[in-house]
Amino acid sequence: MREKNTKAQDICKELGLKLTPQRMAILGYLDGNTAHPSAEDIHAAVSRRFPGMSLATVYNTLASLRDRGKLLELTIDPSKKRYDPDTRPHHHLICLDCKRVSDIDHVFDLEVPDPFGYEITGNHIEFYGYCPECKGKKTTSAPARR
Amino acid sequence: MREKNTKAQDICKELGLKLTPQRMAILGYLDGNTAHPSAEDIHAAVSRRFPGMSLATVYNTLASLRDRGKLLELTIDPSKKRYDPDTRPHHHLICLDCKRVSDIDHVFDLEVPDPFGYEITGNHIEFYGYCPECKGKKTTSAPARR
DNA sequence: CTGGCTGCAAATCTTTTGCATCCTG
DNA sequence: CAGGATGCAAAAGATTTGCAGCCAG
Repeated sequence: MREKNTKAQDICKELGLKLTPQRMAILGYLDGNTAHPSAEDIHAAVSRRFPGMSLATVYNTLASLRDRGKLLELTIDPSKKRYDPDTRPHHHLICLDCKRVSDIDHVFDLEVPDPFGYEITGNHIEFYGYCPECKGKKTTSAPARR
Repeated sequence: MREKNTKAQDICKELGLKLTPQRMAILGYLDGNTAHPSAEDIHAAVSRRFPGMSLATVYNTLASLRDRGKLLELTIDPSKKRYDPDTRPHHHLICLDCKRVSDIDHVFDLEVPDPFGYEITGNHIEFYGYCPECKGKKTTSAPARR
């Protein structure tokens, strides 16, 4: 319990941000979180222990962490942004049915033969398919191609 | 000029959609388009030749084409969806500055060592960096990492 | 004390939807 | 002529912003 707070405090100090209870709660929730939560998810989770927390504060906090390189903003889910506290370069696997997102740490060789003169600074692979829970009960409706 | 119309008509017939002037215009605009336009871009472009065109119609048309596998909806731009009439599997290169999107047709070997029991059905690589026009005048502000 | 933060509400922006009317097949 | 398609406006979501008051440093 204490380590989490300490880690959250360290991050704020390192970034020159004030140590507010709201920030501590958000950072504590994100630390080690591999669920790739949305802003709404984070707000809901943190609100449980911290009633009165504003969604705007969540967005503000996420934006400052993202701008300082402490948080990745994933565009992998078409309907909303997802956040990942693991800022090491890695890839993602998304379930087309339940939208669960899992991490892929494998390093791939992605030499681009002809980058049209672009200066490439990074990459991200999105694998899509069906998670173990969803691949059985696959919906008979849309084939859900992307 | 005639080929475009014919091609648009063929697509509608193949999909069992009615041949309306709005659809012809949208399909005509998308045919061979490699700019990865947003719904707003498409609406603006088509409105020029077809005043009165409704944005809702653009969204409806794009949704039906996407559902029938004739159009890819790209989630590559955080602020809005982009559309790609090239439905062959391929990857994208996005300029972090001007948001231009270019196609990468190279095929990469993306064997995932441990997919956590997921059934993987596809993948998409997003390369990011700076296009030839932007890499010179790189903004001194945010490093814009993703 | 003072500037950065928070909460609230209003504003934006993108995308979706309901519905009456229109027009293709 | 009928059902799909269109246009308009309203609605729905997600995210951003303005601002007054609050609190960490």
